[in-house]
Amino acid sequence: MGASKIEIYSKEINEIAAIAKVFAHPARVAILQYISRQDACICNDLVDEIGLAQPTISQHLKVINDAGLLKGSYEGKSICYCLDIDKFQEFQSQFNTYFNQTKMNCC
Amino acid sequence: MGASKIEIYSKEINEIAAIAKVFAHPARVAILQYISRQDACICNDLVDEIGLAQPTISQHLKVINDAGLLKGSYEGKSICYCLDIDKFQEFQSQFNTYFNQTKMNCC
DNA sequence: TTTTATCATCGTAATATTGCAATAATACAA
DNA sequence: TTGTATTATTGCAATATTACGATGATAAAA
Repeated sequence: MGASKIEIYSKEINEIAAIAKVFAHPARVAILQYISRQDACICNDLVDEIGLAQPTISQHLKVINDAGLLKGSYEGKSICYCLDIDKFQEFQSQFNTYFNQTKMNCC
Repeated sequence: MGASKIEIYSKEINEIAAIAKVFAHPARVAILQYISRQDACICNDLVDEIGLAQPTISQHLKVINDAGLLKGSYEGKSICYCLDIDKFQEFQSQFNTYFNQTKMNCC
């Protein structure tokens, strides 16, 4: 036990849960918000901005990246992280589809 | 360590993360979807429907309920769970606000 | 090449989550 | 009251997540 039995759910449901998981930690919500606020891309101001250690930020960035939400590119010594707006938009749409489908009548 | 340092984030950010957490497990996504699909409310067909043990379903229901998404009412021996559409709608709006705010220009 | 800066990865400790069996609590029926 | 059905709670084991120090990898600068 302890592990989610993801095999018993439909693909759609697992997808929604996977997307939600990305936003289910305040550090990741904050990272995404901060990245988007910069007109130019950012690097590890995140460590200063958010107040977590560099490996922790890096770990959260990996989760966000694995979800497909980041485009990174080297810019000198530092990496320029950048939100993948298309993917972000796609997540928003998938969420809204689920919400709208679920918002049916009850009682 | 191991616990999220929620005290270092703003109220808004923690709220988004808390909402996302409700949807961050496929069982809960499935439960919400199933509840909404019934025109009358449901009880513990969820156990049969979803395929998890009754205590596990009950536990997930508690998470959903603590978030304010359920209205329960007794109906004979069983409890008639029912989606709180207003709260659900509110969550959707909060999510969309966050998404829209974050969808600013980058690169 | 050596140094410096930036970021990723590894290892580990602390905590949280998931899942279930056993049991308690609740509501109704007999 | 006793029995039955339904749901909640408790206790525990397995696994996942979060966080950080130490270390490694990479790129530019000296």
